[in-house]
Amino acid sequence: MADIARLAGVHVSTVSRALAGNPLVESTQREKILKIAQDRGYVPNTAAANLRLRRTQTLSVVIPLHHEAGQALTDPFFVSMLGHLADEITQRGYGMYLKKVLPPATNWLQGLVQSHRADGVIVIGQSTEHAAIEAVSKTYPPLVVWGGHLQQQSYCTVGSDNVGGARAAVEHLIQSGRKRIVFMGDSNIPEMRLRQDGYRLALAQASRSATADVQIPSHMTADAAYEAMRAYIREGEKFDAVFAATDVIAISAIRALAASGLSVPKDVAVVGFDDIPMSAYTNPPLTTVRQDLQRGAKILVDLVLRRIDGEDTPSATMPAELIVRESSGARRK
Amino acid sequence: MADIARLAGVHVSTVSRALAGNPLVESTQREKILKIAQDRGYVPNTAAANLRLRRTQTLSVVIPLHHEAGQALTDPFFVSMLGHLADEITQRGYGMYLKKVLPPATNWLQGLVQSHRADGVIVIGQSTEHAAIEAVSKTYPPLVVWGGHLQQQSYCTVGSDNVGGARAAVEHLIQSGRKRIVFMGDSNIPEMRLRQDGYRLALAQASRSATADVQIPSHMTADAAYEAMRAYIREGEKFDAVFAATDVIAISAIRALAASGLSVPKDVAVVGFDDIPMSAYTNPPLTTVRQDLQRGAKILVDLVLRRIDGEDTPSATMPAELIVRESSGARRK
DNA sequence: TTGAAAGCGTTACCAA
DNA sequence: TTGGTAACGCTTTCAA
Repeated sequence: MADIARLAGVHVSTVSRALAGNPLVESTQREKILKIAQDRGYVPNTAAANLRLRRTQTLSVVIPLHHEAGQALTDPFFVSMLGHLADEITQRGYGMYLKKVLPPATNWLQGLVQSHRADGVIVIGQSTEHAAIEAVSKTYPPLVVWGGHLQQQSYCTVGSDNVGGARAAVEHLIQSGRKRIVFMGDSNIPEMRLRQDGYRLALAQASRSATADVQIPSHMTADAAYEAMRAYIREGEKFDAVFAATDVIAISAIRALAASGLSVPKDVAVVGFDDIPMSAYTNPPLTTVRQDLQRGAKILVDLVLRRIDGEDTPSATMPAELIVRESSGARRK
Repeated sequence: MADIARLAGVHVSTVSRALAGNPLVESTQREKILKIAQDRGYVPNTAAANLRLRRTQTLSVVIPLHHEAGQALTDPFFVSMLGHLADEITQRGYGMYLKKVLPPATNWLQGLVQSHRADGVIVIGQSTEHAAIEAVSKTYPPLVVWGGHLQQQSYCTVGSDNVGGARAAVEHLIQSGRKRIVFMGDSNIPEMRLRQDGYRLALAQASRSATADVQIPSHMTADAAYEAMRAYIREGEKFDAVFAATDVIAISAIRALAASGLSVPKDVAVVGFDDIPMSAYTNPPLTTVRQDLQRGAKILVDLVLRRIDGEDTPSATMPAELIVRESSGARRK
């Protein structure tokens, strides 16, 4: 900026004003300065401006993968969410700072916040980090979390109606005449836990004994789910349906069932959760519960920005819609 | 940091040294300072440190979408690449600043570079921005581009062997007895252009008249490709195979063919390019040319970092492997 | 081993 | 309308 000032024969403060569009600078002067800056491709140093302005025009997006180190950022769910967030954040004139947090990191969120890298933080998925998030949110308002809305929580979440969506999925299986419905998922992850709750609710309402159903704790990776399903089949348990807490798990289950010589949906019906793009193309196409991630991303960004402005926004829950395809064995509507 | 210094009863410079692990500070002193910082969850303000150190420990990832405004960051190819880049960049101890650039932006790259937001820049896809990239690269070394390697270019690219991969794909179609092979893609995008070159090469080598083949200029969005294919079918042209420049186009083409009552692969064989995750699950599963994005991401990051260190790295081309599935009508090997 | 002070490149306040 | 100057929060050189 000092260069530009010298070339234009004015003081740096005038250059700063001109570049910021401050109407005080005389128009001829402004034109001249802008032209020089333009020609030299000059753009103010953001680090310096950030320091002075105490804002960054950037939002951090964090993905904690505490529960499963091997889970790469290639997981279709995360990756779709990221794409939508990038779209939305860009559109609002902000930049996006992406951070993946691995297991042993202590103080990961506190550290990110204190580094002042961004004006606000979006956390995708609580993972097993509920406590850490809760703690930070007490003193740092511009924080919004994609995930399950828990009873005791005081931070702001955006998420789908996990209980209701899961319930609809399991009711669909029950109505299709399935008798022994297995849940696959990891109850330690809040969102999955809520889906499990929905599953149990649906069974209870149908006066179905929960004993007829079996839990398969599963990590979120495709391979872990595949192995878990195969092992479960090998144990010789009888079941005719699977409700998986995510599509990635469901798709792995389908693979495992096929590999074990079981037909989907004839022998075993499968329903997932998420409606990742791939789900429409699996064989057979996957019945699942759709989360509207584009809308979710929009709400997430909207809420952080409002929180940056000092507003105290409540959590938001979006409806989750059952999408009936062929893997659940029902006739398409 | 002033707070910490006051609490510890030392000067800020000592705190700075302690936090930076400078061995000069006396160990008891250091422990004390670190403990106070720990307790208060203190982390240095990055903007200030960056300003002073003239580096950011951040890499920018830019996605120019000049050629197709509607193309969201939800495109499976971009999104997979992003995931891998996030993994790789995080692993190297850097942060990732993600920027999506839309059509009218002039000087987008120059601006990003000058803003000093990151220590290096990775551009995903040249789009129609070859000239802009070329210009900036002259004066800004730590810039690496994912895309096609062009003759006249002086910047550093990483990409697959587009010509070779496309050629293998088309040869596969020829060997399967297909006679009239249509190329779908947009020749204005360097990578697609190279794939088209490979397509032509394969035809030429088989002494096939290029007149028997037809170009369908297509934007990259799924819908545009779908419409283009439907329109082409309506024109009544005869063809028995499609080589699409991307899987997204190929999958749309399959949908369009099915909607027009044509069977894949019986009536028309389809081959794509990219091997996005979804391709293994389409109906029928898509024959395509695989790009190893994980390895690509690794190389991209590796090269930028070496360039940040002042090295002048050459471009890298990775082999592209034909994956034969069912959409091309050949028997699986 | 620690303290003092300069400086990174901006922006904003106060004077002129 | 413009110029000078302080301040943003840190790191590092130089002195002590």
